[in-house]
Amino acid sequence: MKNLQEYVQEMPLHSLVFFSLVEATANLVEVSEKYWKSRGLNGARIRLLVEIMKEGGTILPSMLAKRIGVTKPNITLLLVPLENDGLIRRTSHPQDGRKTVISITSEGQSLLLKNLPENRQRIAEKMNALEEDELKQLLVLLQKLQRN
Amino acid sequence: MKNLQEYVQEMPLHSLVFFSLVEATANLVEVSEKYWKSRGLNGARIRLLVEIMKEGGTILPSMLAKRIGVTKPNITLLLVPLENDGLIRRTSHPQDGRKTVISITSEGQSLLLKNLPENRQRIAEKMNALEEDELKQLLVLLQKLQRN
DNA sequence: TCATTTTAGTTAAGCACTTAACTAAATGCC
DNA sequence: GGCATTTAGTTAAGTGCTTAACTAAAATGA
Repeated sequence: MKNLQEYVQEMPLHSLVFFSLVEATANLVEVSEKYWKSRGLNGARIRLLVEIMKEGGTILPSMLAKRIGVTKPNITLLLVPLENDGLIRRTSHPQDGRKTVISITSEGQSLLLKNLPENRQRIAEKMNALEEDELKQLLVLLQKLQRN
Repeated sequence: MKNLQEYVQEMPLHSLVFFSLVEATANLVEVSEKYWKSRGLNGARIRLLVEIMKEGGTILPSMLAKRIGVTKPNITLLLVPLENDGLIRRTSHPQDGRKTVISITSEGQSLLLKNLPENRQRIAEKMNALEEDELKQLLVLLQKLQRN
């Protein structure tokens, strides 16, 4: 290594890819979060609703934690305001007293119906520098990157 | 739209790319953050040191905020422990009394020299599912995505 | 020239997450 | 059958960021 300043300025390919990933992702996430925020909503809570919906409308908190990739305490904290807003419902599990069954309400469902398409549209617009075949290439490369 | 459950399950290409980006980036960031944490360090503080070094060893906090992409108050909060650990030094600007000149100390520089190469190595290893030409393709696509 | 606006940085309050510690219920095992 | 262990969820404390409000210094402009 010649000197530290040159070392930090001349990044190797892996690092360039790393920082590009971080930056591109941050920009897209910002678009999405701003959309939800502008509607008094919150990306993390929406992901919970989507995940409940994917499961068919009911799910356990611990499963949500795995799917979303956050900790169990955080799931509790996310569910509280969702329940207060009437978007989900908690019922205790009939067989297993430790479990709580989370179900999405019809209000939760209509919130998704009303907002998800536009949110997807905003994200898609932010990606419009890439053609469809480039998006497909990118997806393949990202999925290959994940195999590790 | 047929029904909400199918809608959330069948994601369009843009959304697939979006979520792949988020996931892949999160995994790589986790590797990097764990590395710093295992050494009692912190990715955000390291980024500050690197950015000071890129500038040649001295920089203003407001410039740091722009480069790193965080708010000014956060820069203050990041600089405090760096100064307490003797990794940076604050001096008031000789001409402009509002400004504070941040300079990296020799301790700060040796910390980077000692740890940056291994950190880069860990990140590179996490990417080893991709060949060099694939990394180059990915970089090109990410840079094109950013043009927006 | 001196009052107003802008700029630089810090302090305060709040939000979204984490880890650690806890409660309660179910399971396992002799 | 009853004690120890595991599992599910919540509560508490702490971290790292944000926005809003503040202080002080410099620049602007009638």
